[in-house]
Amino acid sequence: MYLRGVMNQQGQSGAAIEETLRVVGDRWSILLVRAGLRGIRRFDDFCDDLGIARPVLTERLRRLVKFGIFERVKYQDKPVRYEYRLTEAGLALSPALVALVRWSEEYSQEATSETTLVHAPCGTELEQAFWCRSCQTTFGPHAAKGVGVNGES
Amino acid sequence: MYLRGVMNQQGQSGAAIEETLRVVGDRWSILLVRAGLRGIRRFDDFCDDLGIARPVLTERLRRLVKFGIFERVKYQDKPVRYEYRLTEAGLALSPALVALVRWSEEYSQEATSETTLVHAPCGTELEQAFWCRSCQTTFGPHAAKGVGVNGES
DNA sequence: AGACTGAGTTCGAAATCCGAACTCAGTAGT
DNA sequence: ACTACTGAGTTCGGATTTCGAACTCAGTCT
Repeated sequence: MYLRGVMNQQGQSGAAIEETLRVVGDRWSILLVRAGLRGIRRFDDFCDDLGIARPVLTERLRRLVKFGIFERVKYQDKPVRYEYRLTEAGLALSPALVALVRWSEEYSQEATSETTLVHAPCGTELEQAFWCRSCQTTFGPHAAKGVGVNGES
Repeated sequence: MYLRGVMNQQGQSGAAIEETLRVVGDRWSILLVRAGLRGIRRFDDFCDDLGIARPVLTERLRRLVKFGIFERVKYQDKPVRYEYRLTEAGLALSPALVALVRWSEEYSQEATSETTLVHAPCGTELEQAFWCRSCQTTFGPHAAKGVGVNGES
C-alpha cells in the first residue's frame, strides 16, 4: 500500500486538502462536528458544551455552513429560531474524527483509555482499517510505512 | 456501530481529543505530517513545500516535537544541522490524514478526483473502513448514522 | 575574499481570538 | 402591563497569532 498523487504546491496537487484544512483546520471546527454527531444543534448548546466564545462560534458556524458541513435550519416561527445540523458531507467527516479520537486516546497525555467505537451486534471494539475491494482484504493503519499485509491491526 | 463514551466537557470525557486538537488542530500541523510522510525532513523544504511562514514553522515544529509527533535529529556535525522526522506517534496519524484527504477529494470545491491510496499488490484504490475483529467484517464509513452493515463502501 | 547553505530570529503590520456585556423578538408569570 | 426569561446572535476593547520580508550565524565552496 502506498501514497500516490499527493504532491506539493508547485506540483499543484493537494490543493483540495489545503482548502479543507483552511476550513476545518482550527481548534474548534472538528469539535463542532463531534458535538453535531452527539446531537447538539443549538447555538447556546454548542457554546456551553465546548466553551467556545460566542463571536467565534458565530463565525465558525457560518463558515461551516458555507462549505456545506452544517446547514442552518429554521425550527420554529413565532420567535424565529434556527439550529445547525450536520449535512451529508458533515457526517462524512466522521471517519476523520474517529481517527483523531483514537489517536488521542492512544497517544495524548490526557488519554483516558475509553472505548469509543463499538460494533453494535457483538459489542467488540472496532479497529480502523483499509479495505481492498478486489482482494477482499483488510489492512492495518500503518499506511505509509510501506506494504500492508493481510488482516493485521 | 455506535459512538460511546464521547461526552462534553463537564462530563469530562473528550479531554484527550481537545488536547490533541489544541496541538494538531490548525491549518499547518496536519500538512506538516503529510509532508513528513512524503519524506520531507528539512526546515527549508517544509517551508518551500507548504509555503508556511518561517516563524510559524519554527513554532509549529517545536510544538509537534514537544508532543512527540516529530523528532529533531542531528544529521551532520560540521555545521550542526537538524532535521525533523515523524515518530511512531506521528506515523500513527496517517489514518486521520488519509480520512481527511479522502473527504477533501470527495467534498471540497477544489477536488481533483485523484486516487490517493492504492493497494500495492493489485493496484486497486483502497476504501477506508472499520473492522470488527470478532465478526471479521468490514464496515463503511457512515459511522454515526446508526448501524453499519456488511461490506458496504 | 565573496557567495552560498541551512536553520533559524527579529521586526512591525494585519488578522484572530477572547470574555463580558449588550440587543432584539417573543413568551410566561403575576 | 411590568418583569423576568429564552435563544441567537452582535459589539466592544484588549490580548494573542499570523504573516512576509529582512536579518543572523556557523560553516563551506570557489
